[in-house]
Amino acid sequence: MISKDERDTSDGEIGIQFPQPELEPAPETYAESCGELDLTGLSNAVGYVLRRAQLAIFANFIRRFAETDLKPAQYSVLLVIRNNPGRKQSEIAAALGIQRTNFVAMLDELEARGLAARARSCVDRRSHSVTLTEEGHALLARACSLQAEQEREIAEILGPSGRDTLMELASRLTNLQ
Amino acid sequence: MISKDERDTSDGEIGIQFPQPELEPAPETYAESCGELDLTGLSNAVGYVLRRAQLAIFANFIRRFAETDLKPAQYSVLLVIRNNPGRKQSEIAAALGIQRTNFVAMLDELEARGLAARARSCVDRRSHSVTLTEEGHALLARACSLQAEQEREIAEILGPSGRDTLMELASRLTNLQ
DNA sequence: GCTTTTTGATATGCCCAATAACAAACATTT
DNA sequence: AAATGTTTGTTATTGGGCATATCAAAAAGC
Repeated sequence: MISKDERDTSDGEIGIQFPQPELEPAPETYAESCGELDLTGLSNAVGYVLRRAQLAIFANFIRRFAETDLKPAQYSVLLVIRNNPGRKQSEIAAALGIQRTNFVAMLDELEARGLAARARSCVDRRSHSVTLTEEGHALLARACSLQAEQEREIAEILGPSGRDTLMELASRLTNLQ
Repeated sequence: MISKDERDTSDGEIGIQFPQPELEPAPETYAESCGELDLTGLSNAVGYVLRRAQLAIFANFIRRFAETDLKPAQYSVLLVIRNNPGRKQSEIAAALGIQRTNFVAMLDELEARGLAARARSCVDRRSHSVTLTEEGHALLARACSLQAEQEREIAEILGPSGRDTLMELASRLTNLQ
C-alpha cells in the first residue's frame, strides 16, 4: 500500500464492469510491454461476453429512447402494466423480478410523470391496481416502435436465424442454478 | 397518486431489473385475471433475454465463488493483472472498461486483502505498477478452476457448439452503436 | 377475538458507474 | 528555465439497481 501522503489528482472515460473485447497474445516479459493488454480468460468467459453484449444493447437502448426519457427498466414496467392492466402492484413487480420494496419508487416516478396510475382495489383494500394513463399508452406506443427499430438493427447484425439462435441459447441459461 | 396517509407496510424476494422468462397468452379482459402475467414484448426483446441470462450466470458465479469471496468484477481485475503484470493502474482499468476513478477503491480492497500490490513505477513516478501477490496468484488459480467448472456447466446446457455459437453471436453485439 | 399473512411503504446499506475537482509528476513550448 | 498543458492517481459526490429489516393497515385463518 502506498501512503496517502504521496498522491496526485485528475479524471475519466467510459466504465463497465467487464473488460473490452480486444484480445492479444500475453506478454511473457514481466513489465514494460506496451500496446493492448491480454484479456485471456475473460474473452473466453460466457458471463463476460454476455455482459458486454447486454451493456451494449442497453447503451443503444438509452440512446434510442432519449426522446422518451425511459430507461430499460421503466420501459419493461410500462409494458407489463399495459399487458396486464389492473393487476396488483406486487404482481407486476414479481413478474418483473423486482422486489416489492424497490418497485415502490419506480412506480412513484412513473405515476409522477403521469404515465401510470395506482387505484385502491375494491376487492382488497390493501392492494393497488396499476394501470397506464392515456399518456402512458401514448408514450409506450412510441417506445414500442423505437424498440422495434432496435430489434431490427440487432437482427441485421445477427441475421434472422442468428437472432433466433441467440434468443434460444440465452433463454436456456436463465435456468442456471 | 395515493396520499401518503393511507399506507401500509411489510417486505421482499429476489429482484432483478427484468421480468421472469415465463410467457403466457395475454388476458383480454381488463382486470381480475389470475395466474401468470403476460410478458409479451419483453420475452421477445434481445436485451431483456440477454440480461436475464447474464444475471443468472453472475448469480451462479457468486454461489460458486463463495469460498473465494470474489465478485465477478474482482475476478476480472485479478485475471487482467495476472496476465499483464507491472502495468499501470490506469491501463488495467481501461482494459476492463472501468474508469480510473472507480478503479481506485477496487484496487484498494484487493490490496487490503493482500491479493494485489501497487508499486511506484521507476520510469514514471506518477504511475503505479500493479501486480499480484503470492496470495493473489494462489487465490486466482483456485478461482480459475472454479470458473472452468462454471464454463463446463454452461457448455453442458448449451452443448459444445451451442456455446461457441452463443459466444460468437453475443460478441457481434458488442459493437452496437 | 386473536394470530398470522399479505400488501404497500420507509429507511438503510452495498455495489457499480459517472462527474467534477485536485495535486503531483511529467511533457511541451518558447 | 519558466510557463503551459497533460497524464496519473485520488477524493468527494451522485445516482441507479438490488438487498434487508421493519412497519402499519388490511385480510385471512383459526
